[in-house]
Amino acid sequence: MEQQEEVGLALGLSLGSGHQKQLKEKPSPPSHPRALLEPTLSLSSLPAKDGLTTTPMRRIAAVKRELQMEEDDEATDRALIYSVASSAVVTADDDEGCNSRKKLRLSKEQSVLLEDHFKEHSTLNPKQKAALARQLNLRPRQVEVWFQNRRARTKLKQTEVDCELLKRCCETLTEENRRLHRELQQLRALSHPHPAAFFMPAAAALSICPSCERLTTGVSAATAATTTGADGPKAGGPGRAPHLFSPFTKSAAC
DNA sequence: GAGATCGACGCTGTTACTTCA
DNA sequence: ACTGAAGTAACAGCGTCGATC
Repeated sequence: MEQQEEVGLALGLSLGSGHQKQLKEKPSPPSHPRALLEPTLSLSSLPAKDGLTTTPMRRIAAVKRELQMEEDDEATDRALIYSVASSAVVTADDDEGCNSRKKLRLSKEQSVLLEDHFKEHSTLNPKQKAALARQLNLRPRQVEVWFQNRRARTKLKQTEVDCELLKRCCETLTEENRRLHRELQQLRALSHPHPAAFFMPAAAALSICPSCERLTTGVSAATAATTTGADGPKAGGPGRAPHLFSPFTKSAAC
């Protein structure tokens, strides 16, 4: 049940994820006083996460964005102090120069609240994000990341469900295919007495019964015809029209 | 009006860290 | 105590969209 809700969310997300959000909320213009800080941002001062090379522009953008969001959140200090909720493990880069990424573990309460919000909306506008961050005593960026990861997990789960469904569908079809092959072989065996039938193209000799939608051959049709007094085998050789199943008459198999 | 640029945002894939069996 | 797997926070890179020039 809960999973079904997630499925719905996931579908809604994949269809509706977008940028309507941007229409509602526009961030403050770059002329914001915070922009004055920009020249002071030296690349070397920006943390190169994971010890990997990071595009300088990206890093600048990330920091700018962070600062901007903190401004929205009226919690500018935290952006630089880099500390988080009292209930969570502090992730601060207190040990300067250490490239290792430290990770907090969200508290149960934080996770529950985030989940609750996610159930309502799988995406957040900047205001919601800021409010939620304030409420959880987290940085807006953390809330953003949590939602991003949560969406990814939802999608992954949905993919797994879909995959399982397709697998079962495939198994069913394979089984049906086997059954049809067996049926075909049986029918071919029945028509074997006529050597010419061996050379008869299957497509011409076989037909689908419209009533039961089963594969059938001229043999059964002929049998039916014989029993009903219609044209018998003598009316035509094997593989010829009188032997073929008539789609408008019920086969003997039915 | 068309095209270029920019900023914001979401998605995907990856990494690093934590927890647990 | 050690280890591998699973879970997940954090991040990089990319694509897209709307706004602006």
